[in-house]
Amino acid sequence: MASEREKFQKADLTRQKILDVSLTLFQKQGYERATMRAIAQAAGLAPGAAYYHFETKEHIIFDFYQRSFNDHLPGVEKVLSTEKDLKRRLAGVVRMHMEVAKPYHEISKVLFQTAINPDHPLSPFSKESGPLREKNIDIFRRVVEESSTPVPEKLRGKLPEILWLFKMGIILYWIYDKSPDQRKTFRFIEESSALIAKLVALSRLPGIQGFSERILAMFHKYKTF
Amino acid sequence: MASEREKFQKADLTRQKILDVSLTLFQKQGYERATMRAIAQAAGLAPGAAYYHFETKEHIIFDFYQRSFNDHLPGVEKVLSTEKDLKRRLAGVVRMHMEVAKPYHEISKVLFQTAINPDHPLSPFSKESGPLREKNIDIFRRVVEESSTPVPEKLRGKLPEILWLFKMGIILYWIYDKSPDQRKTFRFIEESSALIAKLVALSRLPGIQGFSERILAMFHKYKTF
DNA sequence: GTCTATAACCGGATAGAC
DNA sequence: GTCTATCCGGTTATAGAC
Repeated sequence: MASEREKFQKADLTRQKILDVSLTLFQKQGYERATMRAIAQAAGLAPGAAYYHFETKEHIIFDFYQRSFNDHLPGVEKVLSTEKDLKRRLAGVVRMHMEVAKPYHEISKVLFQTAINPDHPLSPFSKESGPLREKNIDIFRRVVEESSTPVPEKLRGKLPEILWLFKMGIILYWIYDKSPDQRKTFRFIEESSALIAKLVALSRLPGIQGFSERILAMFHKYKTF
Repeated sequence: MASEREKFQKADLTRQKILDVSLTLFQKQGYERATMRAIAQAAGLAPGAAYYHFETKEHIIFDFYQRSFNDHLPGVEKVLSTEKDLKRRLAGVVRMHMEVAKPYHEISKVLFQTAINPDHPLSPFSKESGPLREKNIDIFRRVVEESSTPVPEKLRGKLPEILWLFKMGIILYWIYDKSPDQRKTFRFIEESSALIAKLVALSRLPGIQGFSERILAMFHKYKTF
């Protein structure tokens, strides 16, 4: 049993090692120029052995993605426990994710090249991504439910999914953001979150209610996840 | 001179031939399984020769993209000359593009894998794509300017760019659309165009004007093209 | 059952002759 | 403009060590 545990640990350590050297090589040379042969060698492995731990080169990147999700959870908890205002809760959780993802900004461009293909398992809308997507949506469920901002009953159910889609949009913007340290993205998160919170608050007004429900109906009708 | 013209024509014909067999092979086997060797052979060429005509395999797809833009222009002219209502003009020109792009739906997934990378010349936001992007925005300029729907002065200038971005969003949706013949996308175009036209019309109302200007300012501040 | 090494395959891309 | 030969890097098959 002890040996099993040791072996398990060893595989885990090797995996970690590959991840570490990959990140270094990707950041030093870019994704394409960092060959699997070089990664394996830097990790002290034969090329083929690396494939025992990662199905494909792209799967290495996917691990960064999951890692960044896990890494941002403590920040999320902090935001959700201290902020009550919808705008601040929304902006807070989204900002938190972008902050931990900073080291992966360059690499993310490549990840998204893969993820944008709807047929690929790594697509955020794919079946395989379902569990991670649900965990993400759950965060927005908490953003909405425990918020001090009153949310109209009709909006309550769908809002978390809409906010998740909003975050997907932010990530897309972030990918394209060429400003230093992606500062534009962070300002954009603040302003657009404020706008969304305001729209949510106003959605009950008689003149606007019709629109609100129309958009909600469209969202339900055309969403593909 | 005659021989030069002949050679020009020959190159042109060869290029066309490659394009034709590629489309067939892509549709029959998918992009990845259609190897350059197979494409070259089907076109009656050696593998290396194909690379004289196309820089990379992906560049073959880019030609479909440009072709679909050119192919949809007649339809655009028709829409712009017959429709006056903003909703119908907007929905019309967008629908037209999606209709001519139908044969390329599968292939487009691969094209977008490349185009989504902001550093890639094929990205719709890149410098290299500038001319094609401008041509596209010009279409929306005409959609707005000759429309019977009154457009507030403050909105007039930026609206074409906003509508172009709207079309980018539709294309993204289209890529993910798994419904038969992408029917969902076409319905979505109608409904969202109607919504946009309504919002434009309402944007002058005192209560809404503030929001309208706020969104406009955000667009100007955060747009990256 | 867990892990690693060697050798080979495959397909995109290039060099250089004609 | 086209060919042949070759490179290069992701990936796989296989065998076997621990």
